[in-house]
Amino acid sequence: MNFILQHTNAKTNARAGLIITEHGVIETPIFIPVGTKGVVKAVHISELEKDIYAKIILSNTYHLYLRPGIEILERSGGLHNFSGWKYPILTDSGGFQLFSLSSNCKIKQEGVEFRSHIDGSKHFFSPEKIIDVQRSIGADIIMAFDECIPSNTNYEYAKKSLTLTENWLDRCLYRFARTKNKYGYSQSLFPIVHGCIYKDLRVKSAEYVASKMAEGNAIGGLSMGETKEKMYEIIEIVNSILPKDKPRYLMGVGTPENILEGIERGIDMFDCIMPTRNGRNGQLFTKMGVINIKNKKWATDFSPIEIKSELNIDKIYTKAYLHHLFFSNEILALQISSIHNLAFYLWLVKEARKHIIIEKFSTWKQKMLINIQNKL
RNA sequence: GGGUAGUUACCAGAGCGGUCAAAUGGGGCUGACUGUAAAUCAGCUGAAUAUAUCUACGGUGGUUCGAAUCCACCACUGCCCA
Repeated sequence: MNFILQHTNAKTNARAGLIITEHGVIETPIFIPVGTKGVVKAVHISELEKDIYAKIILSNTYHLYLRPGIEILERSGGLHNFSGWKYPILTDSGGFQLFSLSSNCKIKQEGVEFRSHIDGSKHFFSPEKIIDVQRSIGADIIMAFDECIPSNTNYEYAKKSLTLTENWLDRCLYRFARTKNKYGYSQSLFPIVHGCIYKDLRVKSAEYVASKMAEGNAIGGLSMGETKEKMYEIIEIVNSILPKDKPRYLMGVGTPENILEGIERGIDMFDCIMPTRNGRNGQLFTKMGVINIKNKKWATDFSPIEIKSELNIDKIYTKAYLHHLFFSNEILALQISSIHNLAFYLWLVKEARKHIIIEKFSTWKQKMLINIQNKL
């Protein structure tokens, strides 16, 4: 994997670049649709490619390890072959699941003992195991094993957790350096900055991560309950330390606003479940603001989902029809909403990139923020 | 004609003397959702000049301190027998 920094905004830290992988080139800033179990829920691969213009998708080590399991992934020739997605893939390490499924986990220095949420069976994840599993999945970008903690964690635990995450990072790097890819193309390992909401821990972590000279770096443990202002502040601190010539990935974020603010502060990659999950739950992100399509007022609105959209799906279907599909419990409702929202997110970062390159990012961002945050 | 079971909020349906404006589903309304155990979850859903008021469990009348709940008659519905 290579990163070419093409342009940095004169007044802000917003950047435009290229991530070059063996499965394709990704223009940054980029949004990564989340496909936890090797599929972006309710979205077909051809839709990802032709309607959404997705360039890379994310899957999850924990979930794929439990199902379908490593053997099937290896026999299929890796996740690209297995899923049919021939463009870049990034896998999350499963660190987030230690947080979201924490009731099933016992975290130790050596690794994590956990019970499967599917059948309750006992398993053990070490940093080494996480690298091995990610080798078997075969994503282009793989993530270090980290502990993800909520923003209200006390300083003592956050400090202890960071030490653990740093120790795990070293073990991930060691294992990564001593293993090979399984399917003939290279993989890149991204370390993850932690430190909760504590500035000194974030600085320490960012310096530690930067010292590893990885091919790209991630910021984790944000939007875990802290205010957005706090999150932006931490992004600024961390990005002032992370190397400029490598891509910076803000994990799990976020709202369209979060993404624009992140881009302004020098983030190149984002992922979030929001466009898909919220879409499935009836929330649509549009250029004019947010729509809850289940609200009664849309039942008789026969205008397109998004006015002035080049997206086919927005031209074909009206708000009233989509409202009807939700109320009729039709699968197509989830498909349309997911495609629309992902296409909106990808459109947003593409426009951001365009405006960074022509040095009009700030004014464009201000204008966008006014519109996209409306509640329609 | 005889017998029998029923009639409860938008719908289905529990309640069978007080703690009932009435369980539970469904439907409807409104929120929430940030590296996905999420096509999920939460709240509201008789009215109001809204903390103990009114109107409501088919209708009318009665028993009782008190009735959706007991009694009488009436209306309607299902089933069975002629």
